[in-house]
Amino acid sequence: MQTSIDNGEALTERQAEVLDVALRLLVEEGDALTMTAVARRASCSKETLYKWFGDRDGLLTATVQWQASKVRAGNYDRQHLDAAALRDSLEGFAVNWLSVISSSTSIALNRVAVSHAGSGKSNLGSIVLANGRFAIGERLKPLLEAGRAAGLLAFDDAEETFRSFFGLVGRDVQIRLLLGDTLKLSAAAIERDARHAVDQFFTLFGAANRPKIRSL
Amino acid sequence: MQTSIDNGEALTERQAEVLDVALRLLVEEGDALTMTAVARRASCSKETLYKWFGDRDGLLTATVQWQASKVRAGNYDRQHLDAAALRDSLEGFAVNWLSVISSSTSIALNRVAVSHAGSGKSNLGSIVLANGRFAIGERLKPLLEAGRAAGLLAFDDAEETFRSFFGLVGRDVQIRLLLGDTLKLSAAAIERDARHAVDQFFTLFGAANRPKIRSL
DNA sequence: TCCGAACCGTAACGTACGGTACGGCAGAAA
DNA sequence: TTTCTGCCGTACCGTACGTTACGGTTCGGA
Repeated sequence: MQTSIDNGEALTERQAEVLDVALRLLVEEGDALTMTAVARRASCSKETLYKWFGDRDGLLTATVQWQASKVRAGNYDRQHLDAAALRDSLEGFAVNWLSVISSSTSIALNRVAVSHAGSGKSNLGSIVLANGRFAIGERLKPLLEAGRAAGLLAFDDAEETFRSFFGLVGRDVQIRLLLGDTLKLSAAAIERDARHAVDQFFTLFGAANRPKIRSL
Repeated sequence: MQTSIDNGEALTERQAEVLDVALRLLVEEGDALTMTAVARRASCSKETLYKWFGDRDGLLTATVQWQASKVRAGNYDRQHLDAAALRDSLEGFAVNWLSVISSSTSIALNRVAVSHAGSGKSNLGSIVLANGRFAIGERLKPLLEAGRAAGLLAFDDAEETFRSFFGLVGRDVQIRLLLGDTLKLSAAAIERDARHAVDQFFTLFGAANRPKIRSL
């Protein structure tokens, strides 16, 4: 688990350029991306590709990590946490997550990662998981715990609570998109769905609604 | 959408046998399954494979539909619906769904469908979607509406309500499994998670908790 | 100015696999 | 018994693509 969440590999500018090309090609062609196509589009030689990235899997891995390094968002750690701030932060998470999983980039990356996870060809699956599902979990859990400390939320297990949040927000969106369903999510729809999911989350875990007294 | 939910193609016994082999091979090898391997394992000639299924995509499509035809569960349409019966039915759905998505067969099938949805190579994605996510939705919505009619549930839109149910039950399970996470779900864990999800669902949509009066 | 490293473009190699062709066999029909 | 049909086993073909090799160019440093 948690496979290389940090890719401090010191890419040169040219290498990043090549990876951007690979990323774009991955979105366009999916796993049908060929080394020749990358080389041609990036105006570099295949020899260079192999020298830099080892083999096709290496290129794909570097591409996925490159994308992951670009979307690393800041952790929501504010000092003053009241009900409104908590709600805002949760909605921010929800909006961000829905935007990510409905982006063509995320869809393409998850598709190749899923494929490779099936063939055991590489650990792309672990990487995507570490930078997606698990990364957002680790970033959200401190907020949940802060909410609990502030008496705004009531729950036992932060991990389980996050998983419920994850389900309320994501619902069937990701699997439908991965399977090719043409599901249009406008910014307004994302905003609305996020708000709705957070409403539901507060209904389930808000301390005001269910002032849970736990025996200890 | 709803691509061929019925596959009344009248398969001979031998053909079904071959598809079972293909299914097993798909679970073992993923999309790396080759026509030669299927032919060898099934003790049939490639010529026969091509005569029966056209091409590789045809074989894959037939395999997916064959599996779908095997898991078609009965619709839960009971006459007498009280709170306990509704809860039982919902838990039944949840247990069933969690069991399906955590089975190696479903994981393998979804993986190849996701891959193919990326390359536009076939409509496997639509087929899986129609027989998975949408099939269960169509089977569950009547139950939800019966629950509403019986005054046990309160909601506006059955589709949206189902999507929330879907999220509460599935959470991050499917995407994690598809990405290769080693997530063991014992029968007991499924039972527990299903019950928990249904609890949450009733908190959100139970008519007793929120006797919603709607202006009409 | 010369050298070497890095890199581009392209050609070439090897292989894996989808798809086809063909010979042989078994069983049903006549 | 003959014949026809359906199928098995296998050899074969064409192609696509990962990977390697190589000649030519640019550029920074001695």
